[in-house]
Amino acid sequence: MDIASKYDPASVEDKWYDYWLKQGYFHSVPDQREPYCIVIPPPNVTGVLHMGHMLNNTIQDILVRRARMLGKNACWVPGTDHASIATEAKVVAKLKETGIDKSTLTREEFMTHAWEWKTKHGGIILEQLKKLGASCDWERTCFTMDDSLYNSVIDVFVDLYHKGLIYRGIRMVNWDSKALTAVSDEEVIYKEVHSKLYYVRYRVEGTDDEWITIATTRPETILGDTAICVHPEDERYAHLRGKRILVPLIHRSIPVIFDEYVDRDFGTGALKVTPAHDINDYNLGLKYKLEVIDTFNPDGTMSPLAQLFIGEDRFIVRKKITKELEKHGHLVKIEDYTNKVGYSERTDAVIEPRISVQWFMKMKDLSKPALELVENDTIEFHPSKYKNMYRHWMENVTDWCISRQLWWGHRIPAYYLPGGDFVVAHSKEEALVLANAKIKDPDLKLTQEDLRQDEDVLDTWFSSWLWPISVFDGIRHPDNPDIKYYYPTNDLVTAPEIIFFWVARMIMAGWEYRKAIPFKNVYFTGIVRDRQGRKMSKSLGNSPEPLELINRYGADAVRVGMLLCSPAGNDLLYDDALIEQGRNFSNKLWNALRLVKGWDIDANLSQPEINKVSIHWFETIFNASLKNINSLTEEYRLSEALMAVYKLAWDDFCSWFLEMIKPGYQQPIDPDTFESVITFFEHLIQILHPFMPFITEEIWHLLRERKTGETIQLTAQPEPKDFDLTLIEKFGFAELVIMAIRSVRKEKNIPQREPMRLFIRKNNNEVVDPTFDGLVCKLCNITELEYVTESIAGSIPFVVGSTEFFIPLTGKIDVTEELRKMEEELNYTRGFLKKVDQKLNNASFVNNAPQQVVDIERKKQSDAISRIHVLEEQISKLKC
RNA sequence: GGGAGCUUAGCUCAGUUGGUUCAGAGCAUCUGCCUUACAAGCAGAGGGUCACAGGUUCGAAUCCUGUAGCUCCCA
Repeated sequence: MDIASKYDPASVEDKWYDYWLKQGYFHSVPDQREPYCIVIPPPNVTGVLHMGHMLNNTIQDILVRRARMLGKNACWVPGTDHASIATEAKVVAKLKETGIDKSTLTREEFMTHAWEWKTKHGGIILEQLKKLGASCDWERTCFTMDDSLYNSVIDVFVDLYHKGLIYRGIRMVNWDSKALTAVSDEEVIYKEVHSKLYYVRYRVEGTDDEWITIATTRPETILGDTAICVHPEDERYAHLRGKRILVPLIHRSIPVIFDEYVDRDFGTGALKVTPAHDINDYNLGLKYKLEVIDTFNPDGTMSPLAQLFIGEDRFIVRKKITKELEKHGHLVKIEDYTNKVGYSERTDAVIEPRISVQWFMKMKDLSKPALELVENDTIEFHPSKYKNMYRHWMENVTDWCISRQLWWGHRIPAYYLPGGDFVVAHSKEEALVLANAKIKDPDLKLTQEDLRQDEDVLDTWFSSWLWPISVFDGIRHPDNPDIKYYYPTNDLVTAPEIIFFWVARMIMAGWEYRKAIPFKNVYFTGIVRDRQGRKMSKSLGNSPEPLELINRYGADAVRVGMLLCSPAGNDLLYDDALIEQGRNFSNKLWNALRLVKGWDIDANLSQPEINKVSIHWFETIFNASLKNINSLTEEYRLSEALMAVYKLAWDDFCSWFLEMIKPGYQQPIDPDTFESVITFFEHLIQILHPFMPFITEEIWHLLRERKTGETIQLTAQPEPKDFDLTLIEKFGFAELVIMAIRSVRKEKNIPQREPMRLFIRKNNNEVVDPTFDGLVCKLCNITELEYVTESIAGSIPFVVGSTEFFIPLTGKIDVTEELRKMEEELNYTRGFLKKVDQKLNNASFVNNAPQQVVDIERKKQSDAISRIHVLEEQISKLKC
């Protein structure tokens, strides 16, 4: 067989992915087998594949492929979410480019454009996942605004409303003045910024020159001030009781209020109160029944109520009003100040606290069971440290603002009656019935035209939280075969950043609608960062283009590289070197294939004894490794599992085993050995397949003749068999001998092709075990191996354990050098013995430590003593 | 300000209820080798006071207390 000397991933990967799709291996339908299911964390339709997706989806693919090879009915459901704010922003921007302003369009017209955009761009990311090798069931691809998923959201809204869990309320919300919508608390990112603290003095009403000075970071809100608040015990301001204050520039008269809320040590101890623009001030406003003056428009410009700077942006006004205050003698001083400012996660606009009417969901009752399910490990987090974070949030949960002032999304199914009253219903028809029942006036009959549906849509997470259920249409049809078979799903792989946005809420929805958990395990991946530990971001330009990486190194290499260095929950510091390591590994496997397939088989050859030993040894180490790999995988320690497979393949299989059984140059191999090698190779790539799907499929097909329709991914994973640990230990000794001989060759500059002789002298009545002697001879080119009872003069000696070895090398022995090495060895061993003796002479140790531990120390002691004897003897012989 | 977590080799990380030569792995580094599977390789080697200071214990990377530094979450 002619096999290319370098592995070319590009052609191999496309070929096999097409084949897999054509054969429909990824498609799953319910059957008798045990299900294994993962729902993808739906990427955003506006997104393109980034490094985080690569890591996240590699992990999911590993889990799914492994489950498939364990005989489970594996189903990985792909899909995307509609990303209300981000998508609407993209569509608005796109329309603007073509000269269309959103405000000139009707809702229906806008939605047509939005759907067009989604159709064109929404699937990009899923196509990219295919390049990575993702074995998703593409026939099940879902979108959060597909009819069934859309209607599930509406059903849930109506249901929760009727259960009293959803309400409409006036609240201070986080307002995104760029997206012109409210966002939830979770969508606000607080960043530390360098700002200024402005000290501004307000004149006391009825005086010419009596002032009170406040400190504020936001002078532009002064125009909305409706009180000044000081601490009731603050003597500096006690005289102001009952007085009124004039707001600078607009001379509004406002009261002085006294409340313990004020921090006397901050600023001047006097606080300006702007109920419309600060949550704490709003609460004070409620308490003291203050006037609420909203001085901002939704887009962050000043409203007519501000009286000044109307229509100008809040940040420009901040500068202008400062000058104005200064001009009128109100500005006392400006200090540098560092504070935290909230930014919109989506648009990065500075969040403006704003009073508005929104829809909210009560979280308290839903959060209780959801917390319990994680606390008692019904749902397991990997790593478990995220339980702390989860608990903290769940115990302090606040109501969820679920309305967004947008068009792209699930429109809130609330219908307003002419009087302002409203009903919540699945459809306008149903709403009409409810509305007419509500007005209770037999003479008044409303028509559909009288009803006006709420203009707003729901938070995107209000659809994502149903994802594990709605992808199987389990909200609308709770008893359908799919939901009954696949739900609860098994594993969820996601980022810790969305533990509250998404994970917690899916658990709530699962419990509310199915009385069952949505998934059994949550695997939290880390964040992919660059070498300096910075987050990958477009603006920094520090993120490699994933598809380019795949083109350059191959998807397998990228998968391996990313995974090797990312234990669950730890950030990954990306470096091209990681991917190179993956590529080098691919190449190693490829070359092992070339070696094996290059051998001629001679059917008449019988199997040499050393091959039998080698095969027995590899079988043993294989089973030991497999057991370890399986338990690591089951503990979700995937990077460690991969490292274990990597070492099994590279070190044990390639470096040791293949060298052990390799026939001489241009010599044929016996058929039994060959068969074993092929079988081992097969088993190896089966274990490796979930991590490296492409190259393993390619090698699998080249190892033996396969029929059309066959694939490695549907073969059963090898099962670990019992193994003989003592054989591994025995080989450990042989390994030390081999390494020692190699060192001798290296030091004495004796090339491998030059044969050597080896004499062995056992001490302390050690039993001779020749199991690996043949292999030692083969691997070290020893032509004569003999057990002796006396030292061999004129030879290089070395000691392993307390066994002496002699390599006769006339004329090449440097006695002083050999002596130096022996003495160094002797010193070390004496020091070691001293420590062990100390331990054993300590009565408390011997009395308190477990017998087993003491025995180990005794063994160490006697081994050291005999080794010292051997070394001393060798030294005295070398000296004479 | 409140809470959680982390600190082990140059880098990224393992280290299960304290106890085998327990101080580890991979990468990187260094030294030999173009030995017909593989230089994207082979064979070797060096490298750590386990953040610091105390304490408990026969015994501490591991448990306790404090200190310093870093990270994340919440306000």
